Amino acid sequence: MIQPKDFMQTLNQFYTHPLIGAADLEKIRAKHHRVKFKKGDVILEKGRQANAYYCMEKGLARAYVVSHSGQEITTGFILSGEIAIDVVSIFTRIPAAETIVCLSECLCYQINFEDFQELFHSIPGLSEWGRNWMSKALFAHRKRSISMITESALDRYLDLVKNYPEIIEKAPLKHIATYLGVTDSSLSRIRKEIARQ
Amino acid sequence: MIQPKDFMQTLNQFYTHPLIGAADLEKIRAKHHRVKFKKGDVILEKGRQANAYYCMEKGLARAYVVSHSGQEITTGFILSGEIAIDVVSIFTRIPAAETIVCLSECLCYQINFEDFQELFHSIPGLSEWGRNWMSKALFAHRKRSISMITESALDRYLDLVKNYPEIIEKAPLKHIATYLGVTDSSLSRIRKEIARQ
DNA sequence: AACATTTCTTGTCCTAGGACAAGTATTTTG
DNA sequence: CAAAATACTTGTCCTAGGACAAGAAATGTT
Repeated sequence: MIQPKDFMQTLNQFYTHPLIGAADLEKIRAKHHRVKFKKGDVILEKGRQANAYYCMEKGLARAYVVSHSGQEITTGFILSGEIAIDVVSIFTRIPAAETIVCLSECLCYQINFEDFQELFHSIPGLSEWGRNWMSKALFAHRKRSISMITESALDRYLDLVKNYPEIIEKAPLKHIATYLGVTDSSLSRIRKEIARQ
Repeated sequence: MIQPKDFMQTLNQFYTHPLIGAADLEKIRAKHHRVKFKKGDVILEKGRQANAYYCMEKGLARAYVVSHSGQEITTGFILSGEIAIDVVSIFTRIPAAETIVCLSECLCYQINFEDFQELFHSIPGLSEWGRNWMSKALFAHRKRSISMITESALDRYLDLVKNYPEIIEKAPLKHIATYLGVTDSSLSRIRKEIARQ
C-alpha cells in the first residue's frame, strides 16, 4: 500500500526546485509508482532501450559497462536519494550502454519516459530542474576524470571513504576497485595500508 | 558586418532539433552576436560567474582546471562546431571552475544567459535540444573516464589522432598530455614510438 | 553440516609511466 | 635579427600499481 503523505515527502526530496510548486509536485507524483527490487535484480540492462528512470528511496545499486576486453567497469553507484538512470539511452533514444543492478534490496519510484516527457513540457520548473540535475551530473563526472589524473589510488579511495562511506560498507571490494580504476588486489593492499595506521 | 544568410546557416548547425523550426531559429539567432578572439584570449575565467556561452564557428580553444597541486589539467578542447561553455557555472549560477582559452584565432557566436533562459522557456524544442546536448556531453565524459581506466596512454592517444586530428595538429603537446593524463615527456616518447613504425 | 561459490588477501615478479634534469628546436617579442 | 621564452626531446633512475597465482575467509545453497 502506498502512503500518499510519505510518498509526497520522499518525492519532494528528489524534485526540489524554486519553480516547482505543490500542485506541480502532485502532478509529478501521480506519474511515479513504487517498485521493489531484490538484491541482484537488474534495473536496466545493457542493449535494452531505457524507457524509465528510478528514484532510489532506499537501497544501493551499481551501474557498470563492459569494457573492450570484457571487463565490468563500475561507472557509478546509486544511493538512497539518487536517481538510477541511463541519461544517454533515455533521452537520445538509443540502447543502454550501461547495466544497473541492485546490490541490496531497493525501493524505487519509477517514472516512464512518455510521462516524464509530458511533465517536462507542461511544468516549466521541471525542465530547469532537469537541467540542474544534469549540470550536477556533469560536475561529478568532471571531478572524477580529474581525480583519475591527479590523485593516487589511495587518495581516491580515501575520498570515497570520506564522502560515501555507505558505498564502502555495502559494495563488494571488486566493484569499488573498478570504480576507482585499480585491480581488486591493489585495493586490498590499499586497505591493508590504511589499517596499519 | 554580419551576413544574416551565413549566420543562419552556421547557427543552424548548432541548434538542430526536430522541434526547432525556422521561426524559432530566427528568434534564437537574434540573441546571438559574433565575437572574435585572438590566440591566447580568455573566453571564460575561473572564479568568474559564467553569463554566456559561445558557439565556436571557427577556431580551437582549450578548457582547463587547476589541480590541487597547481597543475593545469586540460579538461577538453573546443573545436569548430562545438560550444565553449561551463555548464555547471552558467546553469547553477556558481563561479566557473574552468578557464577557457583560445589556442588560435576564434570566431564565436555568443549568447547571454538571460537571453538563453528566455528562449529556453519560450521555445519548447530548445529545452529538449539542451537536454540532448547535455546527454551527449555526459556520454563523452563517461567514455573518457572509462578509457582512462581501461586503455593505455598509447591507445588513448591513438584514439585522439583518429577522432580529433585537428587537436593533434594545433594544440601544443603539453596540453594534449594533461588531457590524456600523462606527462609531456611520456607523450613525447609515445609519439616517438609511433613514428618508429 | 557440508559443499560450492564468491570475496578478499597475500606473494612474487614485472612494466607503464612518473620525477627530475639537461638538452635542442621553435616561437615570440623587443 | 637577437634575446628570451616556450615547446619538445631524451636520458637515467624509480615507483605505483598491474599480472598471475594460490590461499583464506565469508556467504550462499542443498
